Amino acid sequence: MTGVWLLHVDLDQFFASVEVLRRPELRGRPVIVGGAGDPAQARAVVATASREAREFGVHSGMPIRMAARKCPDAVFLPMDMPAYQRASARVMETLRAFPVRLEVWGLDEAFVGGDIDDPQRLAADLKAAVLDEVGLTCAIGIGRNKNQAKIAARFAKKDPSGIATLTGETWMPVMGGRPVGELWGVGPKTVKKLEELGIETVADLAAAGLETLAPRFTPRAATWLVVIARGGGDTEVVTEPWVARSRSKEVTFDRDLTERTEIEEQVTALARALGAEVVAAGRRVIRVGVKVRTASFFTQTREAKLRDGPTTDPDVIAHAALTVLTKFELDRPVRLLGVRADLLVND
DNA sequence: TCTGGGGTCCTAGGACCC
DNA sequence: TCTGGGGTCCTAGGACCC
Repeated sequence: MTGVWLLHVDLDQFFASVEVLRRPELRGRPVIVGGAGDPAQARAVVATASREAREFGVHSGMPIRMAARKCPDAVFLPMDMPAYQRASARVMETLRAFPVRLEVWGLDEAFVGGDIDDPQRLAADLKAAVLDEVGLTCAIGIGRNKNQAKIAARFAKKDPSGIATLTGETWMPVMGGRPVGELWGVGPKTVKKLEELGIETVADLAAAGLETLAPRFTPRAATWLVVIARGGGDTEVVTEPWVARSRSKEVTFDRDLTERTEIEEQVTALARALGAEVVAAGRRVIRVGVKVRTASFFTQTREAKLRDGPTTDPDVIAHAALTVLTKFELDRPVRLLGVRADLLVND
């Protein structure tokens, strides 16, 4: 089984694990990271729950207050992104020391690829190195492409070894009978549309002709769906660092905003903070967008290209955000405000 | 217990130009 | 006066992921 393999490395309960790492007294306890770290905080959700907290039914995306009811004895902690970034960098450095190609895929994930003789052995070595050098555990999925590796990593999470493999030979026996929603990139909306076409399982989708999918999907989307259902996927490992296309800041307020001046102040503050980060990252802004979510959860975005070209000036960004803000009615209580900057790529 | 924050990519319609 | 297509840019929203 030698040849080109892809491994998907997925760190376990990343934020919670990093917290435990620097506070060993938390080991073995349910740890819940999210929001301000206050179990009574409204309008905040769980970012990561430790394995112990998950046993109480707590999971990512759950409102913090519900988590607090399910697991009142948990340790609640606020997010500390700089700490997670540092831990992530150490993990990636550890992986990069192996003779493989590495594609960093977010803070807690990476693809490893190359001409690999024994992928299971490599996976075990990678896991051991990450544990020895950083103190974190991970699951590793092995496949012939990113799709297979990514899905295999899910099985790896449930396996005591923390390693699982999917290939062209095992894909359909393993995945064929499973619901299409288990595919990577197929969410609830797509599941519904496929159901309307009588397609429920991965095998159904793999066998579907493009003409079957045509009523609900563009040719491009249909083609891609069939490819992933058959276990196909991208094999390219991009080692160059990712260049962000955009950067944004948004905040959900504890209490809704009703005063226009208050809304303008908040948008200005978000835009300036965002501008400072963008400049610190050495990037230039070409477009500014604003997001408004009302108390009823109705969400709209408005945006505008900067007429005078790319900028690094926080004043220009803030002014642009306020101009975009005038495109909104703002006649309802505002729950969330966000500002997004699209960045000049290739500069 | 109402539903976070930070991203990416795709699509579709209208404007505008040739 | 009416009528083509094609191409690109811009904007808004949808869908998905972690």
